[in-house]
Amino acid sequence: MPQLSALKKTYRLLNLHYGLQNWWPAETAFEVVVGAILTQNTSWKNVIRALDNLKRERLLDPHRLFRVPIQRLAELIRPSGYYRIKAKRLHNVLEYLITRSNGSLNKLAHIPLTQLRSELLEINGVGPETADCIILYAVEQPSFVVDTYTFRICARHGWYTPPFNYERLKNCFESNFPEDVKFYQEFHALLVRVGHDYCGTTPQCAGCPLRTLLPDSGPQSLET
DNA sequence: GACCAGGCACATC
DNA sequence: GATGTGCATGGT
Repeated sequence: MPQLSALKKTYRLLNLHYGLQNWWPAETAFEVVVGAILTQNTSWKNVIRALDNLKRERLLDPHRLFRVPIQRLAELIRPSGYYRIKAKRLHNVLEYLITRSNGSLNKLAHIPLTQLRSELLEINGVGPETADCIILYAVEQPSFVVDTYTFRICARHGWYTPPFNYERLKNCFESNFPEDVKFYQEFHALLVRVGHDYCGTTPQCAGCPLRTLLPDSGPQSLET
């Protein structure tokens, strides 16, 4: 199974190069949820500015944040970009969280994983990546997160043939490793790290810890 | 000033 | 079901 060894090597090389990531950087599970919405197509630095505004106003609490008018919410999260649409999306998530579990992320862990994911995907503004971020980092259940970097890295190494399909790529990872929350978190964080450092729209392969995995005899698909 | 950043929904064909 | 477009700030 070449796909298994490629992914295992990837994890080993990244872990060796970067070490333990302990991502996601948040003080509470709820902060993870807010960050997951704010980081949509946005650099993390801008997300921090928006989160700082919410912290300063002591609003990083589901019930308190839900009571904030959407227009005010938009002003507070403005530095993260797309602020009007993100304010609505955040409000939608808050409404779900409060009606479903009275604002408790711990309680969401008792919902079967596939059902929880379906419910999150029904929320307007929550797509597959945001749903998986919430499940993996806030609810701490094993749902692998695929993002732009994951796709770019896999496509560039010839492990995955475009076009991009989220569920297909997610399945490549989940079917090759045991369900393990901590491992999923670390692997995803490492892929983001190396993607950020070396796999932008113009890739910088020099110095990349994964450069030894570049195909020299044609692409090898991750899918069987 | 141009380009980019850890998406998503919606319109159109 | 594939493809295009709007959403918007801040860094390089």
